[in-house]
Amino acid sequence: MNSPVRGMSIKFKLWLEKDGKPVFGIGKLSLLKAISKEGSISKASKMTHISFRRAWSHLDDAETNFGIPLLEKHRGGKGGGSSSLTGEASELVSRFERLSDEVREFAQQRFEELFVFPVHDD
Amino acid sequence: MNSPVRGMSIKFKLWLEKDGKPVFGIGKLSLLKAISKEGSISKASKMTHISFRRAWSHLDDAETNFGIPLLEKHRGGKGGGSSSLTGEASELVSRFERLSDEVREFAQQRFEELFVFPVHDD
DNA sequence: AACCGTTATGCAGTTTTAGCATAACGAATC
DNA sequence: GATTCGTTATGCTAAAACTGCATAACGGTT
Repeated sequence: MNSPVRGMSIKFKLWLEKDGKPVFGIGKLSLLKAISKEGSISKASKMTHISFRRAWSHLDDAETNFGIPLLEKHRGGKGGGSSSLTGEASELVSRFERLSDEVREFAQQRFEELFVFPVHDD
Repeated sequence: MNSPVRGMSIKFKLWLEKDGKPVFGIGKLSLLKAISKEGSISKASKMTHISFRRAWSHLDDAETNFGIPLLEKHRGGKGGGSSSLTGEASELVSRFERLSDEVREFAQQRFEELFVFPVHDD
């Protein structure tokens, strides 16, 4: 009765919307981070364990809905091709990651205070 | 370049998980609140503009995964039947609503600070 | 025994998601 | 200038999730 949330955890999603459409969220955040590290969508999709098809589609949707380019994509060439983040995308990644981290920490802390160890302070 | 989020808004979802399964979230929160007010799943579903079928299924899933009863349901009788929240459900509603409100406010405020009016304070 | 509005359930149409398969590409290499 | 290579890009199908319509079951009241 006191704590009916035994064995439970708090989860959250966070995303930006434009005209009611989801534009950028935690999934795309980790994808862009992986691209920034690996240098291609292909390697990044393997790294994050999603199919290239899905990664590409989501990124394409994001760029379309966002309105500004997020990636500089090159196909062909020596390594077959490559992709890198635009300046706007880098800025977006760093800001959204911070926001996401802060919200996660806040939600987790308040969850524990309100559910796991409820303190009647008011 | 400074603020590439013009015309965008921040959205979030929050839910409890048990064994990797979603158990309770914002949707069920508003549903339980409506049942508490209206006295039946049927009226609550009309009030929240979702089908009774969907409301009932979601509530049934929640109870199954949660492990404790959330509703006292009666069918037949004068009014056709009725439903009311158990004590645990009431407690859950009030705590989760508070958590949800706080996270919403926090996310909104930090979003504005980090994206809309970025202040280089560190 | 009939009535009523609710709970409860079966089922089918629709939408979304996931991923396999394959084409297109072009700089480097030979 | 033809070949090679791993990447970007796209078409298509199968599966899963979602949505809601239709209808049965229920039981206190009349």
